[in-house]
Amino acid sequence: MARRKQSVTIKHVAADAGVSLQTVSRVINKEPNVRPEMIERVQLSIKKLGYVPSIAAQRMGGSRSYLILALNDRERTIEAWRLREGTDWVDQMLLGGMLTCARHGYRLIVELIDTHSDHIERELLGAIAALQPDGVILTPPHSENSLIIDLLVDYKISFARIGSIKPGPGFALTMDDQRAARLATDHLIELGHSRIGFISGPDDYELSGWRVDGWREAMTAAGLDTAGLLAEGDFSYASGLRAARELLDSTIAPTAIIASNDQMALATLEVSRERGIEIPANLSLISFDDTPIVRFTHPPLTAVVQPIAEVSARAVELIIADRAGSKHADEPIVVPATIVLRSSTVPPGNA
Amino acid sequence: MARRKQSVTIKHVAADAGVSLQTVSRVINKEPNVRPEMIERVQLSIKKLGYVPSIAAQRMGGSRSYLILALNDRERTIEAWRLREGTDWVDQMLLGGMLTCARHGYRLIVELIDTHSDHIERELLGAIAALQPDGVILTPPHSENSLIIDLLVDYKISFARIGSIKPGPGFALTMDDQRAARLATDHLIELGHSRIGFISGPDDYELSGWRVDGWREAMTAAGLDTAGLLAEGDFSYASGLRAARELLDSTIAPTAIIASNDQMALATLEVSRERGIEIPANLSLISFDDTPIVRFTHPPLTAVVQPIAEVSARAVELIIADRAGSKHADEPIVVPATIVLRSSTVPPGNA
DNA sequence: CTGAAAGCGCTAACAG
DNA sequence: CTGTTAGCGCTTTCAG
Repeated sequence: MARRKQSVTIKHVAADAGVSLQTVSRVINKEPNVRPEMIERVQLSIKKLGYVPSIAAQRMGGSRSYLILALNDRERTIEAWRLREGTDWVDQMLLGGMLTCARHGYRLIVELIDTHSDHIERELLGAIAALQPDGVILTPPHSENSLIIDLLVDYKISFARIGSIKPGPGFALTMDDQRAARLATDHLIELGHSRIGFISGPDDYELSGWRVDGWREAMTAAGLDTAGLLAEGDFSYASGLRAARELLDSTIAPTAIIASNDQMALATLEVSRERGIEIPANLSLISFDDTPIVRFTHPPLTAVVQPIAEVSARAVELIIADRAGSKHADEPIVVPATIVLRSSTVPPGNA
Repeated sequence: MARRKQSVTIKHVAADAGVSLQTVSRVINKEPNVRPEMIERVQLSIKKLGYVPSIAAQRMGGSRSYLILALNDRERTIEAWRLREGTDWVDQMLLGGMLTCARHGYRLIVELIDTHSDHIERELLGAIAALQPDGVILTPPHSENSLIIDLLVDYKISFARIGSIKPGPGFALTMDDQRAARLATDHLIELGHSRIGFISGPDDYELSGWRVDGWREAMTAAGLDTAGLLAEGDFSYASGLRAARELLDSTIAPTAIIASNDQMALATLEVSRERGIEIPANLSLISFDDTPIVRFTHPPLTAVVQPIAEVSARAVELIIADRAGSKHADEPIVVPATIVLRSSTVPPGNA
């Protein structure tokens, strides 16, 4: 392959417009102190020649890379893709993040990182050194990983923490999982349920705890007991089966169950089928994920809708604005989850 | 923001290893003519200092950018994401493409391009100028877009065309849609069906035609008539509704239907419900997409499985190898689709 | 086999 | 307000 050169560079534009290199650069970067007529002249040449700056060169010159990294958990993401579980977390991130990036001339690059690995630091450093991104978006379970956060702070890379409420460096964005769990629980309570089971997520996700908290809070507020109604899962289908069995085989079996994600909700559906428990007649069910699949189960599931696209978009905006010199917010940005009612939730004893 | 410099550069490594800049570069790029002991010494320093080359600088130096662009149709992709239709095409591309890229030190960047737009050229040129990718992966309906292909050839960027069988520049990769349609049709014929309806995809996708061809071929081979059994769709749910109604309201209603994608299969399911037609008792149904959703419908659908991840992986490998100077294949690479049997297909008149 | 020199396209710093 | 001068980190010449 021949030495690859840019077909039309800043030099060509400068020559065409009859100005200096630097003036073109200033126009490109919307810097002040350029006469309007100059700006126009330069932009005309840019358009005429079809010039687009090389981000590699821009980066080399010491400016932005126009790249934002979206860090996702390697193992769980790959597993979900491979099993084709139908989780559209990454798609929603792209929808919100990529499009927002595009609007500002940035690109979003998805990067998978091992949580539990000791070489997490090496992996991340590698990505940073290679790409030199302007920003990083952390998603659970990385969002509160101090190793990652310290590293990012060290490198002065602005970042957003999705699914985090901790103050500190970086922008914290949350969908308020606790409130969402309360919403779901309250909905069941209003329907008349009192034995509402909850299947939790794994401990390495902070949000697992918040969801449990929200459920417990709503139960307590309604004067309901939670003893024996909490089962632990880890977001996997298999763990959902175990948890659902545990709850449904109990002597005080719940009349409603909230599962902390879609896979565990599907597992609960399956266990119900095994046990001959009809949903919603004998058991109401809520999924903590409104993934495409849960609309097509029988019955379609009432679900907590997580505004992943919107949160991602906000994260990107914050990162881009940050570079521009705005100041951090101390409070986490809240983009509240909502709940969508479908046919899996009815009053108890509706057989 | 301070002028951002790379923390550890090739210079540091050179100094640490006590060799010249150039030798380090040679080791990084696995070039010949370096003594093994030198290589080892340099690699030791690299490891010790945690050095990772900056791709921006590498690119500036005139070498690869280690970036591969995956071009997807903007409108349809965004629509699918926004509606959360559950299509995991992009995910599967990432699974195959991204992981393969990573294995070779490359990154995959998803890029959305308008098909029907007149500024498609500007869009693509912009992406090329900005990113200077080493390769581009074209997906339907871009795969045979001559505007795009010519441009890529012009810029000497190696590319792969997924879902294309045309010889010519770039690597053609196909899942052999025609054969897949035949497989699906044959399966129904073997079950005893003779009136097998087919809902086609839109014309701007070459593969739509191939699928119809495969169906027609299998029908003809079995001595079956296809008159009145083809309905046109455009991959959308709405078009699926129309097409399914057209077929099912016909006087010679089919006893089985193959829909060219998952959304139209779901629409057919819905229309059947409307009409009180039971699936599979009164109508067998095959989806030309084994997306997560079709496993959770009632009944779960027999489907054509498109090996998108594998095709993407192959595409990436071809592109990376191409740069290394291997020669193009004239024949399209075939990664055959398969068919997975579920409960939506049974012998006709099984009521 | 190894090193020194030149330059990729762009921007920051400094002069005018 | 505008132009000039140095690099950024790396790779390609081309000499040793």
